[in-house]
Amino acid sequence: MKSIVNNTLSKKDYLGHDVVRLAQLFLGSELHTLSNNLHTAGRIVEVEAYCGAMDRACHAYPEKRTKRTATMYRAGGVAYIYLVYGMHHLFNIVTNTAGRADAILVRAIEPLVGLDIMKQRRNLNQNNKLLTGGPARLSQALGITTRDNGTDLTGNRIWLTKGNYLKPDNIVAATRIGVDYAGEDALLPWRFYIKDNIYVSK
DNA sequence: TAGGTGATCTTG
DNA sequence: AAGATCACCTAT
Repeated sequence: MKSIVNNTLSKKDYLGHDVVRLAQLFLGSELHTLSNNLHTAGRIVEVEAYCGAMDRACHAYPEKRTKRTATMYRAGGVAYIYLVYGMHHLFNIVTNTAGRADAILVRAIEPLVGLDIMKQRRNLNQNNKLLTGGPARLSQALGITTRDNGTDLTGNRIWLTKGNYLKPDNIVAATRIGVDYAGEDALLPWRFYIKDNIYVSK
């Protein structure tokens, strides 16, 4: 747990003006939740960067302020969670200083803690990529919903811990999934994943 | 490959 | 006020 391991990320670890670079640093980190007093966690293996100022794929482009995007404009270190297709809860890490809307979508984790709880929440009896490979799947496995939108990631409900250093050779850059509406920005290589990890979506 | 599902944003 | 859209998943 957090208090024992004592390598929980602090506010400064979430802050940066280059969300594309930051996204890669979160690969290998552990994402933990405590939901209904149940502890679950997984290692982040796939992420995507979104930038409100210059990226058509971002909900907050071009610096658009709506009720939904308000969370992204907060100072880094909070969760941005939204519902898509009427049923899927997607978890993002807000990363810039207040007033700049950047976020990192976590697309896949490798299960580490609370496997039985995750299986139960996902209604599965196998540990394979269907358990936590995919942004909506991992949210469901970790018990994350839009209720948690705005949650402080240095608290004790959702938190991250440092990962081991990853060699650049083990990080793959690719185009983001499901952002065809973004025109040319859909071609940006802002999706990153750990090479050969079986939980990576797609 | 098609259909489900409802919040969000635009008037497409 | 209504309609289009959607950072996806599951079962055919």
